[in-house]
Amino acid sequence: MSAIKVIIADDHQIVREGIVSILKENPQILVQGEASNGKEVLELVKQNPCDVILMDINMPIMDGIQCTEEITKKYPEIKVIAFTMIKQNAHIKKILRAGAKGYILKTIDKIELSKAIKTVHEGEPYFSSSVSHEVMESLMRLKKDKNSDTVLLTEREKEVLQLIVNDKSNQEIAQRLNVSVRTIESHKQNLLLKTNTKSVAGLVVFALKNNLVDI
Amino acid sequence: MSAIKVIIADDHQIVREGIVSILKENPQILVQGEASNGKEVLELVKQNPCDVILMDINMPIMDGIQCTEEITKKYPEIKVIAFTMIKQNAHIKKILRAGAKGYILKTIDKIELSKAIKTVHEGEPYFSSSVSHEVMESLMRLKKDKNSDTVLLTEREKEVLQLIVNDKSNQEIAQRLNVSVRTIESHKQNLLLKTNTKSVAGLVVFALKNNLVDI
DNA sequence: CCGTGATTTAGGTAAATCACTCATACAAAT
DNA sequence: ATTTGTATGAGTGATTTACCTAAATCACGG
Repeated sequence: MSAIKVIIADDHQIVREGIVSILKENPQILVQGEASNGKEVLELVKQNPCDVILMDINMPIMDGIQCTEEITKKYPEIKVIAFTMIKQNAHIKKILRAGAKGYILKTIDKIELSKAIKTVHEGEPYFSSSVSHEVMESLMRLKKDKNSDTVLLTEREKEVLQLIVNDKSNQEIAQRLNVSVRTIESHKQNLLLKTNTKSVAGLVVFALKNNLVDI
Repeated sequence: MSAIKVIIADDHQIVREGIVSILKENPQILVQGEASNGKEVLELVKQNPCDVILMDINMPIMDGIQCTEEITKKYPEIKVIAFTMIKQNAHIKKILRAGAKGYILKTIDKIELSKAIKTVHEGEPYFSSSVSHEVMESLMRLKKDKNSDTVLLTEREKEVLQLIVNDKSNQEIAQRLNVSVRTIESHKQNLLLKTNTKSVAGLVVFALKNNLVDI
């Protein structure tokens, strides 16, 4: 099997050099290029396709998230691994949604780094354990609203709520449910009362927080 | 240190018996009781407080999610570990939001089971690796809307969007930003256009899907 | 340094929706 | 039989939306 071709993207030269020297020890991995921002990654890849990109998030000109979006759109076969110092939930979510297949921290050791590269190259996702730990804790932090247990919506109300979340107007909802617009207005009013919200916006947030609807 | 007092909740007697016999081997753990549904757990705990509850999710009468909610509300010092066969993202989210401190699968081996119980008892969360794996993959599945990369909101628009999601009325937003209500209306209109949504409801869903705001 | 396009600001007007209240029918529970 | 909850609807004035138009300001490249 030929070596896994890797590109390193990081705006600090010293970091790139460190990674390169570590990866050179592994004959299964070939460092094909280095980039100091997202734009450079795109140019490198255009000239010479690679298998895996180690992508820093904070970079000037074009950051790792935008770059990952571009890469996964144009070259879906290339696996991007987010490679950063920060394990912030927001960052993790963003770059995973942008198409990254892994997320590792710069505190990683050389053995794990090779393992991460091999794993994503084989099509499996890879995450540093403390990264998934962070995500799980963020899930726990997202507690229900205090009044959610007292909020018991009727079937009809849930039905209307779902349609509201689906971006339907009162008229559309009325037609769909074969009732008058005024009835929908009443249901909506009751929903606002029961959920203790002031507007559709609050209502939608409530519904999503409490898993009352599908999106 | 005295033994960790554990209650096992599962509607299948044979499962409970298996777990009990495994945990009996460990002198650091004391099985204080068994329950076949959520109601029984609540009664057991009322008579005799415990440290950790191994909680199945699918149970008759009162399921594990409802029971976890009750327990963490009344006895926040008791740690609940979800203990189930299914690693469905929706279940994981629900029970974690209900207050569970861990989530392990029934495919777990005895060593890991003891470790999970000890870990949550010490106040740390614990998750089977395949559970966090599942959650991370679900994050990846949640791709952006197709048009989201073309949707570039201005700072002001994001600001307004955040306040909309915070359930503020146009008037409140206008006051907060020191502009007229009509200006907010314009921003809102532009937001609806840019996000290709028809109403605040759709706008809020879009904002949350694309991580444009904090909730 | 000056245009050019994007951003922020704002208004006119008709239609839709909201807020608050009330009313009726119907079923389930007590 | 009576209460309770749900679904249905309406009246009315306030608010917001939908769809235009447009001025002041900003940012950036030639």
